[in-house]
Amino acid sequence: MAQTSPQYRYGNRPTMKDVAARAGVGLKTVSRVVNGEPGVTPDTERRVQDAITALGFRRNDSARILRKGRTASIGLVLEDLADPFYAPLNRAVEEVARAHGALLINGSSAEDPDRERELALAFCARRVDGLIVIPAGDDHRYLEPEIAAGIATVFVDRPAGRTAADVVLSDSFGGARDGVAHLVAHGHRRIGFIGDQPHIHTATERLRGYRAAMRAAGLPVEENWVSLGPTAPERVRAAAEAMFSGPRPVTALFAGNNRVTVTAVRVIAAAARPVALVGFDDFELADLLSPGVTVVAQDAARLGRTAAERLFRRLDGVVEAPRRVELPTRLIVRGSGELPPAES
Amino acid sequence: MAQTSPQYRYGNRPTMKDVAARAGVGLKTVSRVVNGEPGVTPDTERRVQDAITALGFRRNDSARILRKGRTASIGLVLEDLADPFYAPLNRAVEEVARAHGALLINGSSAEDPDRERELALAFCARRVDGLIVIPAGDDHRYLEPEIAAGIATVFVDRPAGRTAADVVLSDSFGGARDGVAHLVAHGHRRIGFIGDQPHIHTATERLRGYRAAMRAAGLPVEENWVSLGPTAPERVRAAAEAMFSGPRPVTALFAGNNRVTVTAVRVIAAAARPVALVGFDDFELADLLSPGVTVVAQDAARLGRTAAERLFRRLDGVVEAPRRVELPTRLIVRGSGELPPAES
DNA sequence: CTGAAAGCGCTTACAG
DNA sequence: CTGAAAGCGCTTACAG
Repeated sequence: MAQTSPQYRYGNRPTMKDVAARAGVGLKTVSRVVNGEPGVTPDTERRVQDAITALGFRRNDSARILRKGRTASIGLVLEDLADPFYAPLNRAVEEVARAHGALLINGSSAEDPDRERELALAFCARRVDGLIVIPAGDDHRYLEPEIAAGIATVFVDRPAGRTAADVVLSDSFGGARDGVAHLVAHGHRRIGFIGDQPHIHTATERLRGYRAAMRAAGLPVEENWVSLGPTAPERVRAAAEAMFSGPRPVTALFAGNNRVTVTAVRVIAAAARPVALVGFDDFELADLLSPGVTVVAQDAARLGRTAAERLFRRLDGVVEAPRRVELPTRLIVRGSGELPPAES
Repeated sequence: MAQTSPQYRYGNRPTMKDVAARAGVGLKTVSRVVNGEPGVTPDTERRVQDAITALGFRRNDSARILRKGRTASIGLVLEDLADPFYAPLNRAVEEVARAHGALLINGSSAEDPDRERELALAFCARRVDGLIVIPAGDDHRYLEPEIAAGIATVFVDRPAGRTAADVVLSDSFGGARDGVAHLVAHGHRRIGFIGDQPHIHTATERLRGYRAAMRAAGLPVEENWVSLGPTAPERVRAAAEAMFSGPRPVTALFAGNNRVTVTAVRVIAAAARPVALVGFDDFELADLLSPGVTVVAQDAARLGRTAAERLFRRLDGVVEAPRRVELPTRLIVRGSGELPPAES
């Protein structure tokens, strides 16, 4: 059945013109049949359908789009398509897009502002109707001409930089504050914080929540109890080991995100003394570890759904000022965050 | 800075014509500048650039594509954008596409053949240059006209149905056989198998591998030791509990995929007797559970990379017969698969 | 009920 | 070095 031949390649696909010629009708009649518009005799319609089947015609939506204006597609720039945290967000955006008859173009910024920009503008050049961006950079003025030209844009998970726009976030500050307060409530006074790089908004918000909880409890924060930086395992491991040793080791750790938590679990498992742990972000199997890992959970799917719904509201013509939506987090108690402070 | 006004929306974006008018040059000159073609005076070029900036012009790639033929985009139909197993595959495909200057459109079939078809054909209507499909259905003849018309197509993770096409797979049969043989080598004689639904190719291949290993060891397979079906936790739980009880309970279990493994771990943790476990597919934190979970690992990223590279080879004009590539799996020993049979 | 003409925003092929 | 005309494959607006 492999009827592929080099000369019958892209470019000589049958067009409506070909169908019209074969069916012996006008171009517009073919268009009517293809689009299910009324006003075509059953007999004419059949002739056109036959020609379509015989030729293997499929409407070129790119051409259609050029004429119609709307592309029925949206672009999603996320950090990493392979990151399990963003996967449900990705899927949620897809589902909303699908419900609105739109296709999804997506790509990974790899936490590189230039790559984020490149992707977002490539999507704009394809004239996506809307754009959802998980910011890597902190200056999004480059999107202002696009937004002004009508490409609806929503930022998610992190705020937009230097521009007014819709934003959907989790309450990083409140979540971290509550998580740290939980450790304090279980008797800890020396609590460490390991988070992502300081230029990432969620990292500094969570750190702010940590400091707020410590302050509220009247606890000091020693300099070496806080470490922000890349979430590569080596870096996190070194930071954790430093906090767990020395004259005044921490008895508990707050992990600023998923990747930090996972490495923290490994380091704690190998540590001389037990260390209590609360992590930001839930992850699969957190309940199966021993002890189960207590986490501050965000709802990534809801983040995606909310952002996409906001986007389509704009596409449906709702005009209102940019809004900032903050979704609550949830503390899930599983054991690691309820360990008492170890004797030092 | 929110200069968005309802009348200045999509449709009245500046075009090359507008730029040409403002710069006082011809259309083609603008095209030359935008595309970096030679033969433009520095002075003319500057005038055009100024007009572009002033107007906020961005080339409409949809129009460009219509004229040029190639869209520089590929479509990926996978099962679920939120599935952690496919996330690295997704990312790997993206990276290869990016290296070739192509954008990625993707979507989830949700294991529904109709939805797979709908997505794949929608991508074809957008005239993607190529298509990568993780099949949900088992009849892909619907793609033959598209393939014949020049849309390069590669199937990955599962074979195409009823049509000749490029396919990239993991060695499900061999992997399962080796995993079960590993359990046999550790003294097990009563081994259960829980897998995905029987219409899914990888599920039956893995079952075939299980049977082959049992046969090679001269071991019988009792009827209730095998269970194929949806991987929903309730179903897997019921199947596992049935195998773990009764007069001749299994002492070991082979889990046909990720989702089955995770549920199996939970059921085993709560079981009266220890049950050895080997799972198909690796997963994060498998080594942190106690015991660590021994798995047959596939390289999902390599699966995606291989498929995408094959696709772009075709797009680069290489003409050859459809090929089936089978990637090896790797047994990762972590503890759960080395438990001895429990006394019954 | 049907179709010819114009146009969406670009690029191609050609002429000056 | 520069640009006018034709065309990519559709849809829109209009006429018969």
